[in-house]
Amino acid sequence: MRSEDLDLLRELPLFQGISDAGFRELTQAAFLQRFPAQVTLINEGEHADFLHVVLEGLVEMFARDRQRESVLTIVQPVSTFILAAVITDEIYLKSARTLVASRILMLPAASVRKVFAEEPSFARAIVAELGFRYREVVRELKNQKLRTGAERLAAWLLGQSHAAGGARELTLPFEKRVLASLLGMTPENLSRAFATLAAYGVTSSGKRVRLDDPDALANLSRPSHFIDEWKNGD
Amino acid sequence: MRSEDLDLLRELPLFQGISDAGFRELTQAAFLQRFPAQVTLINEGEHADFLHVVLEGLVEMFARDRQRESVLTIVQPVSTFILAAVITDEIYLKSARTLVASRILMLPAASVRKVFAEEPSFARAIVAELGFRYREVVRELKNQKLRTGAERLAAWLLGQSHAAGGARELTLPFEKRVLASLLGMTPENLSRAFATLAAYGVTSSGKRVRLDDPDALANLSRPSHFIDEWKNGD
DNA sequence: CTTCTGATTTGATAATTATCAATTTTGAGA
DNA sequence: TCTCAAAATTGATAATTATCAAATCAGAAG
Repeated sequence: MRSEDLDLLRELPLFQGISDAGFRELTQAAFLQRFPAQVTLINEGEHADFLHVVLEGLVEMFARDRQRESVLTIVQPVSTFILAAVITDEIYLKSARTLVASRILMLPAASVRKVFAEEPSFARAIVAELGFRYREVVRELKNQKLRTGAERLAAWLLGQSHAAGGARELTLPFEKRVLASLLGMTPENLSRAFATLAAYGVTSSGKRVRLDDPDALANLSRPSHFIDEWKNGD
Repeated sequence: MRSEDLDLLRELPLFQGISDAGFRELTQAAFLQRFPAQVTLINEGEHADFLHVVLEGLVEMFARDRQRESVLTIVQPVSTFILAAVITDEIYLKSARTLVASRILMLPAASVRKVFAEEPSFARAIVAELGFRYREVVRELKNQKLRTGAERLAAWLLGQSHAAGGARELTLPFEKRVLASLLGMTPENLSRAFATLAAYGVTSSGKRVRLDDPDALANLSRPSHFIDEWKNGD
């Protein structure tokens, strides 16, 4: 494992407060793997044996129930995923699959729980992380229950634009069918939602999307501090 | 504050590991209030100043976006709510309102954060609680994204039945319009969902519901360990 | 550059869910 | 027990979303 990767890890808020000994404990039995796109890393229902960290690439977390499948979140570098399952020593509630070629660091769950039990600062960092993640899911649940498909798309586009420093031209980081599932709709529906948003200045060709009238979009979806995380700090 | 109430609190997993001093710190500035039904305790967007504990009664957590409103969870005694907002020192993402007359204990957020910073065992208990809650919301998000309305109702009824020791006769603990919103549908729709479930042995009159054919119901909604918390431990 | 598979779009239709309106029912309080 | 406002149901219709099928498009492999 390269020391730059360790540095990346060390810089995450989650790992900043740990002692060097604790950090070594966590990382000594860790291993790094490269995966091509479309590789399943985790199957929901399996016992949580590793805390995963995306160092590079893109991972989708999804769930299935009978025929249906839905993308729940997209994990970008550098961040961990399935911390809650690891720390509660439970099964995974989501499956994970690489969207593009990715470098994934895997920390043994037992080590994570050991350091968690021994180092109060790690426990506190985990609280901060879990608290934040909890709130993320609550926001997403509200997004799903309170907005229509087109509104969710509008809000998502505005969020992407915000993340890109207010850019009016975006490039979708993944396929539209993934976005559709993330937003809780079918690909056909997403296509029509884009058509609907044309009236609000949204034009798209392939993965390139232009937002010519962000105000109109905002008026449609009313981004809210209470739903859209990116609205904070404005 | 009655000492029995303190005992109730002390018995919650969240507070069990704390030192007596820490527990005193938490509870000295706490206060207990009785509220009639339909009183708003929290408005989303407000800063989280108290950790609330339902000692008696029933509280609904809900959120609004423009015209729409949706019930996100129902909090039963004895449990805390909005721990995540308190611990991250943030605004509430949900509003809270009593469904019936309730006794609510309010612990100052500052005390909670102080004891959290000082007592590793409390930090660890909070991790356990947040981890569990996080997983609850993930389950709910999956419930929403992967199931139809009628399926959600079926799964909910089976969950209630399970909680009542497998009883085939249930009494709804709150109004149907609340249940409708919790399940992510309109009251009209819930009414029709009940009609749909008649074919699966569900009969209801008022708040009384009978499940004559739980197997058929289960076949419809396929309760899953990965969505329905109550399926665990079977 | 071409080929070809899979993604996306479009069209037609069905299923699901929401809305609006009108009854009917229920349950709390007089 | 009676009254009455709110809750629940029912009916009619609209909006939203899903499904199926076909056509088009795009991007990776050769």
